[in-house]
Amino acid sequence: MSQTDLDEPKPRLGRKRDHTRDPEILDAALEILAETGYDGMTIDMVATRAKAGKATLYRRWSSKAELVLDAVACLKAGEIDLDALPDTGTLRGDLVAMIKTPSMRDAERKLKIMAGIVSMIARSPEMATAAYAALVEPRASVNRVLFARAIERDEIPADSDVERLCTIGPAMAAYRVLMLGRPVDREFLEDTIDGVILPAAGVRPGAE
Amino acid sequence: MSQTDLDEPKPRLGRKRDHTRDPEILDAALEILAETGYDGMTIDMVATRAKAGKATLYRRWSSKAELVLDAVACLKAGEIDLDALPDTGTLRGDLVAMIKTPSMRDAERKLKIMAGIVSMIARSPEMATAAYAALVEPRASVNRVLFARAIERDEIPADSDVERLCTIGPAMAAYRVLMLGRPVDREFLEDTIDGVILPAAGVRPGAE
DNA sequence: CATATACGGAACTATTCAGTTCCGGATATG
DNA sequence: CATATCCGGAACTGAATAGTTCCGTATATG
Repeated sequence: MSQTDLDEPKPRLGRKRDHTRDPEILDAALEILAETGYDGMTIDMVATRAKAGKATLYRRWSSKAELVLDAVACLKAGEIDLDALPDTGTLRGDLVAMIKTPSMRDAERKLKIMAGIVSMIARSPEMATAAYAALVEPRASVNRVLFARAIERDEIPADSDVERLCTIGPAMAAYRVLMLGRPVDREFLEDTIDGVILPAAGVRPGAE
Repeated sequence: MSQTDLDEPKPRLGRKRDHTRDPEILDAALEILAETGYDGMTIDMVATRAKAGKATLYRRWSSKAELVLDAVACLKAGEIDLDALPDTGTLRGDLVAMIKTPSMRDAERKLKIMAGIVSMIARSPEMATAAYAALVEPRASVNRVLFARAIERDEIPADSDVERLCTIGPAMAAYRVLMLGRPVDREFLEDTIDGVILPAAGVRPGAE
């Protein structure tokens, strides 16, 4: 979705290309979204932050809603290669390795973006779909791989409810940021792994 | 906060009382909040829903923000008596008994109200405080009592991180409703108790 | 029955902001 | 150097809505 559309056989004369500013604009939109939420955000704010004109935004997106939808959808772009995940040999090792990953690093930002659009999700199915695909599903699929490996390794029971296990981490992190207003730091994440996720997975406390 | 202020020594002549309509209005505000979120909600909507005039609302609250703040704060009113919680003799029994409680019944409504104000929480410390006091803390304190009993009973280790255990249930429920858009039904709650909370608390699976 | 009081409802004002239009300037192409 | 194309910016329009004012009515009190 979005980005410099590479159709148009011959852009003959003129300036550089089409819509070169898209990334900056979408990024500005995400920043404002995280800071003030969907309703608090104005098109002027986004334009100013991206050092663009409001007209430029409307040349590319037909409405505020579409801009935000596109911005959220583009978060999915930097998706993780599921085949290149850390493989340490233990479930705990894999989970701990994940929290040092850059995609985890900006977890807090993503959660704030989520906070900015939750109220919209109930009203707009498109937004619900986009948010799910960009913010919820990628995280779950990473975890799915990790737990699947642990099952192959006989580290956890083969009949584990992987879907449930996958949601524990995201749920605890989201609650921490959105409801408690506390940071998702390394200590919290490790405590959650050792104190909640691994016990729920059936890994014995001492069994490293 | 709010409700019929009972000062004024002698309301001599006139109608019945002061601000009799407060409860209906606050309730209407909460309904609209849950349905459309803070920004989607208009004062006219609330007035209409409560069959009141807009002027009546502004006679009592000086702004939309104060009305919502008061409405959220009043949720705390129907707080639970911590000494009258179900006491079944086991942690699992207590937790399961809690999900049949009326205060748990409207958990989903409360979560939707929360969704309606999350984006505000970041912008307004007052709202953050009110939401915490009305929606987060009451639930946590119920759980605290249950886990404290389990420790007294030697059912779970005395050095358990009760604060962490208290947040698991609310976190899983919030994620379920707000992010996944799925219902918090009895099955989900029981699965969460058996599959996440009890293992995290260190209760052995079979040990009923 | 008389009256002070609060309420419901409608009409009004002011502001904010989504979306539009227009123009001067930058820039790559030929 | 000429020109087609896109961009930034500012000015504008229109709709929605927060907040205000006013009035007719219902009602409890005396």
